[in-house]
Amino acid sequence: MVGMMKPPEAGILVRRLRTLGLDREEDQRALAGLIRHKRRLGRGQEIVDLDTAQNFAVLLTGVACLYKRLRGGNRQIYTFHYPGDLCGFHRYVLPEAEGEEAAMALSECSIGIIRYRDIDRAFEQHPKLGFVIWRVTMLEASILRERLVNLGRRPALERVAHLLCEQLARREVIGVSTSIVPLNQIDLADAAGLSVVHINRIFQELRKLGVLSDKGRTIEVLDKERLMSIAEFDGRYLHMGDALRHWEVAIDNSSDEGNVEDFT
Amino acid sequence: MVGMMKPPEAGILVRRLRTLGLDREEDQRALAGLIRHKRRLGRGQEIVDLDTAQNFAVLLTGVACLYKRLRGGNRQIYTFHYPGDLCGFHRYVLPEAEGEEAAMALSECSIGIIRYRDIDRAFEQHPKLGFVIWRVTMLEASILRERLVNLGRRPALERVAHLLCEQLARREVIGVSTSIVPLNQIDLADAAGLSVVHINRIFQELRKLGVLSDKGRTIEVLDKERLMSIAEFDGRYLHMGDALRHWEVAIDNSSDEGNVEDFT
DNA sequence: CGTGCTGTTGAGGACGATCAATGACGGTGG
DNA sequence: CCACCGTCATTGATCGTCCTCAACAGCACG
Repeated sequence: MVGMMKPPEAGILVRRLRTLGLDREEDQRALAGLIRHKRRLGRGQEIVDLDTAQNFAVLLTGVACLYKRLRGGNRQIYTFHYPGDLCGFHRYVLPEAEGEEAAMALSECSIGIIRYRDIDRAFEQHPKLGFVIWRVTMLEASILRERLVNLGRRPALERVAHLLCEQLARREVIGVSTSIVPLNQIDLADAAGLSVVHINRIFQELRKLGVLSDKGRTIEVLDKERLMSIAEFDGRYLHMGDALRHWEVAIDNSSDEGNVEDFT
Repeated sequence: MVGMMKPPEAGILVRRLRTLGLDREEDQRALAGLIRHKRRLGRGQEIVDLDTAQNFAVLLTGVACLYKRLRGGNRQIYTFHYPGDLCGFHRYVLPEAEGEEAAMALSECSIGIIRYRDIDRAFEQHPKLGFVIWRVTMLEASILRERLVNLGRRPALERVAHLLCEQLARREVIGVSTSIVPLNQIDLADAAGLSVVHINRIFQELRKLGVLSDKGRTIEVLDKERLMSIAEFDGRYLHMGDALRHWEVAIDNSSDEGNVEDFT
């Protein structure tokens, strides 16, 4: 599969970067031309370290994650990747060896591969492209910060709810508007910093609240409003622009009246 | 204080960016020339949102943090800032409004102020400068990821130890080699996602282990080796280059022999 | 010499981890 | 077609970490 990508697949990347300001058609063409190879992966396969790491990947279809393995076998998932996301790009900017970080396919995935030297050239010829991709990386950082709040300060129920909201919102941005979150409880546990057992109990609670369906293995959100209010979800950190204003500030003001002023 | 900065203060920024690859003197001069104003702040003052946010800050002296306030008054500190760090720069790249994020001085600080339009121009004339600053932001993301592991998967003792290691290492990079961490228990608690009370108990444990001194209010590390081994600290995520190889991989292999292979 | 802010201590309880076992399901090969 | 296996979901019981509340002590500041 060498040669030019067919439009529909490179399209997801272009579409994504357009939402972050890549408006000139010329830049978009340059971007689309960067994907020269593609590859298919099954669940559990590593994405990064394909060759001698002189390239990185763009997720085209499927779900993946960036994670780190700790001594003892524990895994911390930093973030999930959806079509249009870059996998392993941070190594292009900051190349030194990075502990035990890796990216892994969580479902059947297809990825596009971009070589460093190709993007080197693209950045020289299309400075705007570089800036927009910088934005992509900053958006990822923004997501990381929110996840930090999640792990640091939210109890399990809200934490899981927040995670689910984020996945729905991010999939909606790229045009996937199912209410199904294509993950399993194990992945969620590793992202939420909770044990699988506890995730399972939280799920039962969410089902009892009518937020999740109880169809066996698929995670389906039945009541998005409720979910957002549990999570106190404010999707602004996803920088989705006007596309998705309805993801903003779903606040249940019932119980916090006087204490808002406490921190002056 | 309009006009050119005096060298020693802009110097900290140049020095910092040199460790990330800003080697051409011409670029360095351009960088130093960006700081046109400076300002002093006392503990607790906000750094970002100085004017109408058409600028960002470089921390020159003191300690600061980037954080978010949650409903209920809780605070999550994302990261601490030391001299040479950029505060609020992410808004330059990704300008949309960001929830309740802010940066705050944690001690007496002085900051340099850089206007967007000045750095716009600098990036055009010195593309390399832009790339190096991109690296700075990616380094921050790397720190965020490690903090995520910390909150998600490490128990309190290791978590606090890890946080302390990081602060020591980061201060060492910029030439501060005291064993004093210039923070208080409250700040540490908000960064570690623990309650102040629990932080205090962890501190007592660390003192009992001889790792921390028990001089009243200042946090002084007496046994860095021990601290690193408690935290299983591997400073590679800080990308400090060869400067600080001794921050790498301090592992106490005494108790995990057979189970390392468990996750194949 | 009060008044804050920070650090310290104690008691009690909640949240979430761990361990261990069982179920449900899909795929595979006989 | 069925037996087997691996993965993922579920359940119960127990335990420990960490939180909350509440009070007090020390120090720095005006």
